Amino acid sequence: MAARTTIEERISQSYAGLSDKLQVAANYVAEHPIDVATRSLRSVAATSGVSPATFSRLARALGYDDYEAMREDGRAAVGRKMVPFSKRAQALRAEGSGQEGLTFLHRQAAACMSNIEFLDRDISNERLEAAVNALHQARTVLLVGSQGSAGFVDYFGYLAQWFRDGWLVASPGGVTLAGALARMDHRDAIFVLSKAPYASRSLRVLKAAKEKGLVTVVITDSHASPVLEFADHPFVVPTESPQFFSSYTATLVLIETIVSLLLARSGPEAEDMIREAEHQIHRLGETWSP
Amino acid sequence: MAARTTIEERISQSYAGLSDKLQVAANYVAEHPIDVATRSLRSVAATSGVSPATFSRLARALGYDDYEAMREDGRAAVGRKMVPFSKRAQALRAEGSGQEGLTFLHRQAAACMSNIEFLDRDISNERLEAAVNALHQARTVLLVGSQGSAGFVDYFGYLAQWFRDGWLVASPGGVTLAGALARMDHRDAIFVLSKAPYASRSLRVLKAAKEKGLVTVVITDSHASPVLEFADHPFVVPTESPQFFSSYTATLVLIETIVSLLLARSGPEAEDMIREAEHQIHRLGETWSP
DNA sequence: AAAATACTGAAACACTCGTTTCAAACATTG
DNA sequence: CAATGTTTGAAACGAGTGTTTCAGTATTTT
Repeated sequence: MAARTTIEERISQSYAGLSDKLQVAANYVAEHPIDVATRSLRSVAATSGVSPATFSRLARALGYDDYEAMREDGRAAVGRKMVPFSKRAQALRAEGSGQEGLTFLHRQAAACMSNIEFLDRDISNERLEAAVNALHQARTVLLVGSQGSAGFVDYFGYLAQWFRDGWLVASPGGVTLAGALARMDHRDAIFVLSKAPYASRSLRVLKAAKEKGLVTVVITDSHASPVLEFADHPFVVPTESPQFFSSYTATLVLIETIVSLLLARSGPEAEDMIREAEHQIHRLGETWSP
Repeated sequence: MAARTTIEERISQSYAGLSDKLQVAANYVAEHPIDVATRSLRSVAATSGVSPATFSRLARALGYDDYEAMREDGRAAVGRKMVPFSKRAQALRAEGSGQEGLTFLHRQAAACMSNIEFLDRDISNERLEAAVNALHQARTVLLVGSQGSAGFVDYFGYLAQWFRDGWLVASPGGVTLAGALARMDHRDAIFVLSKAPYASRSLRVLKAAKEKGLVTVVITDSHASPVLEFADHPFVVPTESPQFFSSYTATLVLIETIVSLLLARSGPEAEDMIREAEHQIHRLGETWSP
């Protein structure tokens, strides 16, 4: 069987080599796949503002024999995409019993979605709000994560840095823990992300912080986790995975949600700040585009 | 907006009053809504074995002005069934901050699951296998990610380090890019994670790597991304989020899947290696065990 | 059983479709 | 700055579209 190629994939492959108008047309195709599968070339051309000829040429530029061949791919994609959620439940059940025909990606995806579903169900509104308030009101927040968790703590810090001062990431290359902790007290908070195998460093820092009266927010992966003992705001996150190493996906969802809640509390000017900053970076980045 | 009437509803209402052939045609329409929305009347007629005239009459019998009017309803139905979350997310983005907390988590969870689903559906197995093979066979692999992507690249490198030699993370605190790149050639590979706003550093490194003949594996967030031009193995990952900053969840699923595929290729001794290493960490006191 | 009525598909129709040609506008090169 | 090659949309073209007519068939009514 020939390899399946979606329109999106083909666009991605040849986008850089396309001319101006062909890129405009490709954008439209990528953003309105239903219209392409469904409407006539001429009406797509009319609503997108590009001439019919260009769309005809686009199909050829993407390696199709025909515009019709491209549309046929679109039809197939629509057919595939129309039965999503019933299939998901099916996949999750299949994973429980036997998992022969499923690909790695499929199994991983199913497991992650299941984790996210449990996360959404098991974490109460009050708990989440309380933790977010604690972080929001803290003068400074120390972010701690070792080994596999380090990258996610970095990401948390990266996001927070856009709209908050006083967040420190305690990474190997970052601030020294002892020094930072020495100047902190009950007005400050500490956020610890710790998963099995639990790094002793994180545990020691958390314990010290707790003894100094900091507010502690903790994400971990098990009810038996040693860090829970020192957590004012504990979150136990599901990490099931078909592989032997655990998945951080649900953790990431929780972190992203916490960030958006913090952002909501920071008011609209925080969003503006970020938009502006991103826009600036974007404009600089565009100068390197071919 | 006017009251919604789906084709299916209209068919069930007037089915009894339809003639033999019209019922056959109606059956086909009910069972193949995508074909109706997507293909021409004549081709639908041909594959269903009913004459074109009958379908024209069916539309009228169901109360439509036109066959085209019926098809328009079909298009709308397909559109509704295909984009369940992105539309909802869009709507939620507009509304102000009322009920926060749980709804935030719920929305984020929903969007992430949707993203993962799209990821699973849109990435073909062949493509994924090809990329994994490239990474597996490479002598060394350079991992590059800036800004928000840095943490995830770290995580990738952290996981790989357990069962592979020669993976370098090009982080600020890691190896210097120029130095690493100088000793690399076509036997090596580079992995770049780059999302909007695309860091110029990643683009420059990727371009240089491509020119030196390295195999390039790229994950990005849009078909218009400038990094795609230099990608031997490109992956465009959905990043929809109810918040204004994009979500890395689907990206993480893809990375974790790649790791597990690499692990599968490394054979069972790789898993043993990890178990042993973990055990060593325990004994060194770097971790705490219950 | 005959007449009236309803149903159906082949064929003809006007129209729209996707493609191709061509000349103008544009960018690139020497 | 001219020469060259690209890119683009308007227009022309034939193929294919949806509709309607019409004659033949089936069904119902008288």
